[in-house]
Amino acid sequence: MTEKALQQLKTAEIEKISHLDYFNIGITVDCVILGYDEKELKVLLIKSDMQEFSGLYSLLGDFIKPDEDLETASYRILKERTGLDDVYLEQVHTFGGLKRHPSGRVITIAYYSLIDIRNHKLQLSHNELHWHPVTEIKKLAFDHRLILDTCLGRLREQVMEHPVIFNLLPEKFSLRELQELYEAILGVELDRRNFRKKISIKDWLVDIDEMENNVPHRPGRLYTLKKQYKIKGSGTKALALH
Amino acid sequence: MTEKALQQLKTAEIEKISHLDYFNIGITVDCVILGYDEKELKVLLIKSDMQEFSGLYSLLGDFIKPDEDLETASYRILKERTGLDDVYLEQVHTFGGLKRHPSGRVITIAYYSLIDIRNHKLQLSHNELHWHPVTEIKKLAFDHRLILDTCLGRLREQVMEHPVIFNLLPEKFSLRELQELYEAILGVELDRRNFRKKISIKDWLVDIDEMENNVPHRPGRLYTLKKQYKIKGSGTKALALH
DNA sequence: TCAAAAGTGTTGACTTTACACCCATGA
DNA sequence: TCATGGGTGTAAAGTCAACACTTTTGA
Repeated sequence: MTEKALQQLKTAEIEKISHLDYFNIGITVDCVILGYDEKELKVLLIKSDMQEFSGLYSLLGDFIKPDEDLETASYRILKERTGLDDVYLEQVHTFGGLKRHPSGRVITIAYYSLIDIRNHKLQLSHNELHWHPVTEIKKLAFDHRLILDTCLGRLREQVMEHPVIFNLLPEKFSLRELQELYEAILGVELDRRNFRKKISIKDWLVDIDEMENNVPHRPGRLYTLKKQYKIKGSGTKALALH
Repeated sequence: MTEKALQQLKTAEIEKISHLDYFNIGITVDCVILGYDEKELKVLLIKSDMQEFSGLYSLLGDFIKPDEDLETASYRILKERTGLDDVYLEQVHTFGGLKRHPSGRVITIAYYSLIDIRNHKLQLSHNELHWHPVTEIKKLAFDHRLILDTCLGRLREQVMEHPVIFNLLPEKFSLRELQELYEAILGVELDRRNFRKKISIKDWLVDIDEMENNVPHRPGRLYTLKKQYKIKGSGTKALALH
């Protein structure tokens, strides 16, 4: 970007500041990658490799490349770390505090993504990635605890209005699984009969006329999300669908 | 930021990319400054000074300085342009498309802010700032139309749950003014009796035992927002209050 | 005395909550 | 035959939407 171009960028008369002043800021994307397993909501974390945070975990993030937009960067991180490329992603908030990164000024754009852990067992052993139950997380590196909490808050806001959490479940699931997932996310117990009524009113599911098996009790019916709601990728589209 | 520091920044093993590749990206804050006057929601715009967008208006924005965080930058823009420093501000979304700025790669963090136009008549004549009714806006420079629509969408989501729109009104206001403001933001007509019931349930207002004057009809009672909700500044705090 | 808006309640429709019993299956 | 969860309905409480008349003021 030339000095002249920089000038043009300004949409108003402001005092001039040198090129360097403006651009000596790092921009990253951090992904809160959420999965659901063993009746718990889990987040994918990596052991921090910074001395300041030794022993702590951090979210998965990376610098944005000059030729990729924000969504592309988040997808790349997900693809590199999980091997998945058809995930649900939603931008949540941008964090830009001066002291958030010990090595310098870094602004990060936070996304959360929802993936089906069980159908995509990752090869986690060869690196430092681990799934952590969100309820057990205390301190994280950087301001990642704040980022995590912000994303979980957003997820809770979305969950009853929009069919997003199906991205955490296998293609076919029982109503009990679905209810347990809601309970894990919202942190409350739900009444089974009322829950089923509420879900059936939303008209999100198709009864595929199959039954659970390998359960040590009466098998439940299996359902799948209606095709029209199966929107992977940026959540803005999902929102538009209502 | 040194090359060494840059290395440290990486929270995972990724291929190395030069300093320049990472940092040749501009970061701005764009403010959707909203006001309410003549029963219309209005947004403060400036005539674009870029040839590509000649004749079009754009939002108010500026580059972030290396030593200011995101909120500080938005406040600075507001202060510079409106003279106000006790405004409501909320971060909405970050836009980072590759082609969104004709002069190069610019990522922008969008905020909306709500101000009381009538009590703070700005000196708008000496520059190119103008208030535009949001319903009359068609094309804007850059992707600013998208940014505006995104912010208005967020405002509509917030408006019934959180006491934010009082920032658009004078200290004292009548229930009719408040209702008209809701109608302008939501784009619907509301039933007066139901509206008053709904508002009184929320318990946001204090009846200050004063009356309108200079109205050509029976004066209405004046109310003011309860002190505990008068939160200027970042909306995250307002949200926490429920 | 007119025009304009203030102020105020009720009914019916709908939604939400609380709650309990019998059934199907695997161990 | 037992343990586990599957599957289902109803009544009471609360919320939401529709709707009209009298009052107060200024012009």
